Amino acid sequence: MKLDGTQAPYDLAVITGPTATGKTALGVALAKLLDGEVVSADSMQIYRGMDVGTAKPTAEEMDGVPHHMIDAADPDENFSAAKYADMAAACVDDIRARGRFPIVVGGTGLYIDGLIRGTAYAAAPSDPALRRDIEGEYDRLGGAAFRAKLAAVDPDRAAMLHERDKKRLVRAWEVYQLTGRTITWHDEQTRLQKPRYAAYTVALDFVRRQDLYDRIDRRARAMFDRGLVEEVRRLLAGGLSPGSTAMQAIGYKEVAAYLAGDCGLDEAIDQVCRASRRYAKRQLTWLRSRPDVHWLRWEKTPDMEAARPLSTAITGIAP
RNA sequence: GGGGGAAUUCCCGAGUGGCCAAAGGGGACAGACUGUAAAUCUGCUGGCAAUGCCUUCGGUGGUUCGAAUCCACCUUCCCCCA
Repeated sequence: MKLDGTQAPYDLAVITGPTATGKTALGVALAKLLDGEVVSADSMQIYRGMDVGTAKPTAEEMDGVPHHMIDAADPDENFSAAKYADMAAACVDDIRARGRFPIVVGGTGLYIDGLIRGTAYAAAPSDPALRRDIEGEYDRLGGAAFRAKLAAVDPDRAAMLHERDKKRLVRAWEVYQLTGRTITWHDEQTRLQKPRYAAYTVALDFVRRQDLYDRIDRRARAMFDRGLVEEVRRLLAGGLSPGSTAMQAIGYKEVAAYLAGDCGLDEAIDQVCRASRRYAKRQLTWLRSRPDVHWLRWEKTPDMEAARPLSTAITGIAP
């Protein structure tokens, strides 16, 4: 069926959920029913050359459905949630302008949030030199004292951060230095505005946690059979820094450690499985706190027949 | 057959008479999250009607006011000599 974007009750659909729950397949199935296009919301599939370890959809899996925000950045690029939100919003707007329906598919909750809500990010990209200075100060002062310092200008933010949460404490101070406004102030700007898009959000999961974990383990192991080690070797040989954001990806950092001789292959495989399970757990925690999420829990395995009732729910029209 | 060593809470592993429901680590579970987010950070982990009570440190029985800690026997595992 053809869905005119201007008539639909929703601006777009979101298919999210923890890793290995069938988001990609369901996204494609839904796109076919709604004459849609997929906008990926995945912080690692965005990087070129990282295919096996990110379970990036193949041309076959995409099955003719256009996908955006995949291979949109180089692995050595300093990507961010703010950049994503800007770029993805442009994709969504373009898709809608062409009369097609955008389907956001991915597991990076923060990216999805930024896109849908139109987060008012501080107009202050991180400045590497300043960042280093602030980090140095955090280390010198110690977490408690640094947090106290932040509390003097942004008590709300300081109150919600643990003194050991260096990353957020440093960023909060950085935003204040760069913009003269607190990160709490920026938060409020976001809260005051209405969301950028009306989204119908579906979160995928399994009825039983163990089924999810079994699937994750199987998929992680399969990545090694498909050449994950070679892929990491290639990226590293191409000059990608082991400290880059891209190399923090699950599957990549563990294999990099193996290639550096820090652990055996079997150990690396186990680590990848475990890290993936924990990641899934964190994704679930994130999703559970979101309002307006329609959960779809698989009894045993993902079933693409689910796309049909879903498209009805989204359009209000039987397909 | 003889000699020596070990058995601890989900796992590894401290603990050698009271301060032990038992260090520490792992895992699991739970939470947070506004420009690194597949990242980062936090909490929790015997049970309960819970400022206390009950069950737990291979098993059984002792010693003692009191035992995971001492003794005896039993079971299993490991090492050495045959």
